[in-house]
Amino acid sequence: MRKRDSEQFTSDTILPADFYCGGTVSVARALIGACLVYNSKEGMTAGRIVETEAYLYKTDPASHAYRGQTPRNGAMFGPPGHAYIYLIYGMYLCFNVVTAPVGDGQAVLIRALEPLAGIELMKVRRKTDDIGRLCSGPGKLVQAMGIRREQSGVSLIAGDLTLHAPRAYRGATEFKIAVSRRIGITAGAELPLRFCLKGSRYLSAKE
DNA sequence: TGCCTGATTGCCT
DNA sequence: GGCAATCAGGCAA
Repeated sequence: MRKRDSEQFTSDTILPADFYCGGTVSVARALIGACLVYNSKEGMTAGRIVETEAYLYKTDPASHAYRGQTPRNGAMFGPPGHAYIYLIYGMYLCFNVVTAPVGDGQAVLIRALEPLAGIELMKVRRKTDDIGRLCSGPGKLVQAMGIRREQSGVSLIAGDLTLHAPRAYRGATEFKIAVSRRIGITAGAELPLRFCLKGSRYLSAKE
């Protein structure tokens, strides 16, 4: 193995606020390969982002922001680089990153991770030993990372939940990305707003 | 392997 | 009152 898990991610690899201001679709694409890290009380977990979806505002009927700001989606209108977390189907949480100025309401849904660190803890939280099923879906990765609903609105730049710049993958720093339609929606389903790390075995569905 | 269904809760119409 | 950016398990083939 490498260093201790906790030494692999440092404050100088954290993606800066500027990163989230480059346009939602671009950010969704650029987040492929980035690493989500959470230092929880139970321990540290981390995963490489292998699947994202962009959710826009006025032009996008699938977006929670489409009908304006409400108590539920309030965090989606917060500052870029902050978390937007919501309950779906009464039992699962989905984790998003805000990618537009305050009041705009755009975000990127993180749909799948490749587990990198804290895998034993993920197994316990997910109640499975199958690494391919630890983080291969938006509800699953929230469970595996131990992310809680109260974290909606927190900064991902300073805090115990952070996003880090893409690192080398099998010796390469470039990522081949597959683009497709978003999953689990009906309105706006035809738009090519889903991004996957090509060839990854940790996706929520095939490319 | 793949389709189908139940679980479960807050928020919007 | 209905439904939602989901998931696991059951059953058929």
